[in-house]
Amino acid sequence: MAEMSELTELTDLSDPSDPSDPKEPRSRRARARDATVAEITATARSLLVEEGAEALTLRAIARRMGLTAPALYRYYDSHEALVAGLVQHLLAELIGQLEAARDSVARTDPYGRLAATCRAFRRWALAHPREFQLGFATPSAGPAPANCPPEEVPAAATTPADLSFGGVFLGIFEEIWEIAPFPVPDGSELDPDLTRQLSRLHGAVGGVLPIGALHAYLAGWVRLYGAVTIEVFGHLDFAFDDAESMFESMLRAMGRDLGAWEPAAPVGGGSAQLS
Amino acid sequence: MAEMSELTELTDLSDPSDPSDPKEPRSRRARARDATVAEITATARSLLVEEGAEALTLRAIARRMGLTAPALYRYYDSHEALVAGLVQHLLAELIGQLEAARDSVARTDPYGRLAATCRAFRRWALAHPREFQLGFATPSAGPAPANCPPEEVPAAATTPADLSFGGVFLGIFEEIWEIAPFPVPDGSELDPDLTRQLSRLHGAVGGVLPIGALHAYLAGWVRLYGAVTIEVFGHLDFAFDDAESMFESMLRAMGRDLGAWEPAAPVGGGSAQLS
DNA sequence: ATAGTTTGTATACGATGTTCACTATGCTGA
DNA sequence: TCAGCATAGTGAACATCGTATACAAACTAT
Repeated sequence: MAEMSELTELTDLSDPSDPSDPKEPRSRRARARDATVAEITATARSLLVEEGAEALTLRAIARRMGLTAPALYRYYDSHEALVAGLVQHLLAELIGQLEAARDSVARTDPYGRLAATCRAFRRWALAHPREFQLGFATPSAGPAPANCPPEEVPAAATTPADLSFGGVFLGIFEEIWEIAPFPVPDGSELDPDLTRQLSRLHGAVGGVLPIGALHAYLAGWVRLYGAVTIEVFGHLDFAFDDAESMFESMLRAMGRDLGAWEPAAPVGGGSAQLS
Repeated sequence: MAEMSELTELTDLSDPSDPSDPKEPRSRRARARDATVAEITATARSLLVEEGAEALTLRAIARRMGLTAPALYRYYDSHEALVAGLVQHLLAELIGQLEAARDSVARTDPYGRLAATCRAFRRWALAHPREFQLGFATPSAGPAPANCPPEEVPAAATTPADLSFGGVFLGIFEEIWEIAPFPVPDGSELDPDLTRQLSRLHGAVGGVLPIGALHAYLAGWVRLYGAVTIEVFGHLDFAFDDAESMFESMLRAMGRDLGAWEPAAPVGGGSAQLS
């Protein structure tokens, strides 16, 4: 959603004497600029949703905002950078949805939290197919868009390093693991090369999850990403009019692999639509 | 590779008196035209591989072929149609690779055939990431490119109707099933809505596979597509430098779900490169 | 040889991303 | 208070894109 904060109120109280302070130094100009940046991404998104990715044009965005194309260069170095900024914004929104879904289930039910998060991922992707395709179903595009205004740069750096998109679920997985570690193969039957790479990841990621859990996490992430992507792209249309029951079946299988557990049915009936 | 058939020889023997006959009526002009069409897709592909999808421009293609952009309109109605033709060509190549891989394993080893096919899918996608993204990791794009010269229109219509991309594996799955049906849940524990849709698919697809096998097929297809797509898109880079062992681990899990079986190690060491 | 189809070019139009020179506007510090 | 300046915006221009049209060359068939 990201409602326009319409220039906010002018009553800024915070000491403006220290413009280098990263906390609350927003001068009037800076606030106006932030608002414009927000309007740009909002406009770009509406254009994307209403007319598709190829309509996401500098001139079209500017037209909708009542200005000319070169003006946008005051805010982004290029068309590409603008789109990267939009993607950044979408990623933040998606992460927010995932965390909200996760936290909507009691901490005493870690599997329920995981299932809710997976369902939220699918729901967001289906509700925003064009955003999903633009942002996450495209060669990784690098972790940080290089240019992009300070806005929400580090955002949710819950996990160390710049893990790409897949890292989102890692944090959630770790959180669940810390509350209630589930039974997991100890990794002794894993391929040597697989154990090697998982060990490396284990170190790089802070060492919270043991190898076997990392393997389970990655297997689940791959499965989830695939199920959502294939459905959003319509590659399942020949088989299903609504792939939800297939998705739920996959969730159950994932749960079984994670330690013989059956996820509760989703709370909201069928296809609730989140922002 | 699709070598240019450089206008072939002029010695055409087949009776040219019946130009409506779909068999061998290629007049001299028609052959030259076919050759040009082939050169167009070959040129387009080289451009795609060398400079990326956004360089896939009518003018660039024409330039490489030594002619001007409007000339291409003699062969395709639009830029979009040309790209669709390329995708069609790539799909045919991929299917060919899959079938070749499948047939490289003895019919007495259906699981081996399945595993070989899955590996071939991954191998092709990794060897041709840009082609893969353009053709198959994009909203379904419709089954037939509308325009596209007769070329390879029906191609491998092994399975009825125009199943989208995922239908490719269905044929292979059916072929394996007919040779050696594997144990599969009878579907009695499936969700009612899931059974309903699977029954519909069962009918639409010719009724070869029982519901439970269809479910196993779809679950496997989703998993395979996801594993390949996520790897090609680089969304696994934060975890693996080479995701092959993870892929093999997934294959084993798939095999287990299909009836307690362990696939043999891949024949060619590591990363053989096809076509 | 003549007529007709096919293939290609030249030119042009509108739209795109991007650059550059220029102009308002509002903030800042003497 | 007012000069100075950074900022946000415009307008015109350039190269490139997909596409349409009108015309010329080449091939085929009679």
